[in-house]
Amino acid sequence: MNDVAPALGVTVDVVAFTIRDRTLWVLLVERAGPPFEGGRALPGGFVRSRRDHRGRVHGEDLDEAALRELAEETGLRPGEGALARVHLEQFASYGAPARDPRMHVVSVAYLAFAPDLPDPRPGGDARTAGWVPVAAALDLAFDHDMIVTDALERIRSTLEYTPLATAFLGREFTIAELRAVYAAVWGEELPAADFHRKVLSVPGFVESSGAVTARGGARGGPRARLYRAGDARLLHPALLRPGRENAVRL
Amino acid sequence: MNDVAPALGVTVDVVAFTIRDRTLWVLLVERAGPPFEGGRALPGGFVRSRRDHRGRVHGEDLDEAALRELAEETGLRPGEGALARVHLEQFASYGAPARDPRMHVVSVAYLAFAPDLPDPRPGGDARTAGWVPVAAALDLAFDHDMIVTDALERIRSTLEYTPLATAFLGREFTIAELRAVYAAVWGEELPAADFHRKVLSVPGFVESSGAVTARGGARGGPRARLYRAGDARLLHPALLRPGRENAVRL
DNA sequence: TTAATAGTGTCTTTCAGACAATATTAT
DNA sequence: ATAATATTGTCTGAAAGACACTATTAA
Repeated sequence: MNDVAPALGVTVDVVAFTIRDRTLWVLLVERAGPPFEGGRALPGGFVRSRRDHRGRVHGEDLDEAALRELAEETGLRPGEGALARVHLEQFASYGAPARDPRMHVVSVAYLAFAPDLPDPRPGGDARTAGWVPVAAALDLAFDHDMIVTDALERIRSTLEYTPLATAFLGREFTIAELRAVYAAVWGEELPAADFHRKVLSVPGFVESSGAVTARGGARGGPRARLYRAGDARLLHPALLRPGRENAVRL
Repeated sequence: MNDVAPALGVTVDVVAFTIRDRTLWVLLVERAGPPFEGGRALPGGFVRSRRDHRGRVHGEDLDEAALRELAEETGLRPGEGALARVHLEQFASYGAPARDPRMHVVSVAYLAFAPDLPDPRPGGDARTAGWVPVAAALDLAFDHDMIVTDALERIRSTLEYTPLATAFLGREFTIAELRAVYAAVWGEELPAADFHRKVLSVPGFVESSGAVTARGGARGGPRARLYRAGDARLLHPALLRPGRENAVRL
């Protein structure tokens, strides 16, 4: 092993998704300083670490850093209110030597699944942050276009195998609301009848709360039953995206 | 963003798996210096990066660093011979502040799927390296026990959804050899008849080479047909581990 | 000849997907 | 009343898993 450690930078970047108007939005910030000043980027920053006068390391773990960055940008406090319900998950690291013009920086990227959070407070940070539809999240700073693309593929796959779609919803939700999450993330409508039966047949995906919605749909229809997230960590059987046969070959 | 970059170390660690004697082995090195001197650890080391006299960054990407480390430890050259057939894949990063007693080090961990490589040449590096059955890969330095555990779960899952089991085999292989890979990684035997039909029914998993083995099995049996890896990147439908229903709940 | 192994046949159950049908509600 | 929506019913075909069966080969 080469025991000399070059001074590299380590950042965390968070790809925070939420759902508004039946589509997927991502949280972006406007950069206040160089490089890419004025450009849009993912919320993120350097992992904090320092030594005290005895030489002992005081630093944060990667998960902590990601949660801190998300809290800073949204103006919410970690573990409080809506942020307490956000699911954070590391998904990849990026370390191309030229990805940051200042120095060699390795970025650890996180996915965040957020219920509809409030718009970030404008004066909360030097940078302004805001939610943007994923289709409009282009021409980002650094290699963040690639990170968003990878994150999108990851979240689409995650919804197939885990019950984390519920992390986009409130504590109680209807099957139709859950279906809307899948439709927004996968970018296609799903057959309502089959989705309904499928969700209820997967053990631990959702559990009934016994209640129903106060009103029917905006344009009519019966009042729907309400459910809560169940205790499953994985969906078995999985809820696979339709028509993926063509994505399989080289 | 906090624009000051603390000096953190960045390493890559490689969890290289191979199959011998129908079980899974992992490549470990013996540490030549502190910390954990004399202890066993995953092959790995600091990502290289330096600035020239103009201040330009010359560094390696994470994938490059992982391949370099693996080549150094095995004594093979990257892109040459058996190493050219190794599949390398990033799977997680670890950054607990105290995971390395010297300083705050973030490690990017890679999986390697290797055909049966030769034993590392003894004098190739300051450290001695060797293959160890995964069940015996305990009490490793740093947080490498956790990394191996995570890698094991990842490779088990990867075999469900990708054709990468073929990366453990030579260019041509029999269905029974492929089944032995699955059995070694999943730690359980699979029904031969169903596995056979299943593999052949997944488009692009394997393609026939037309040939058969020179001899039948050691204790009798017909000569088996030979196959090569196909062009699929994903298995559709997937080849799921049996009896996972109980792993689903909290 | 015997035992082991490759490969095929067949049956049952589960699951995915298409689509019809019914019930409830907003307008 | 009408249209929209939640939920249930039914059918078809794919896929998983159990297990019997045949053919081929080493010893």
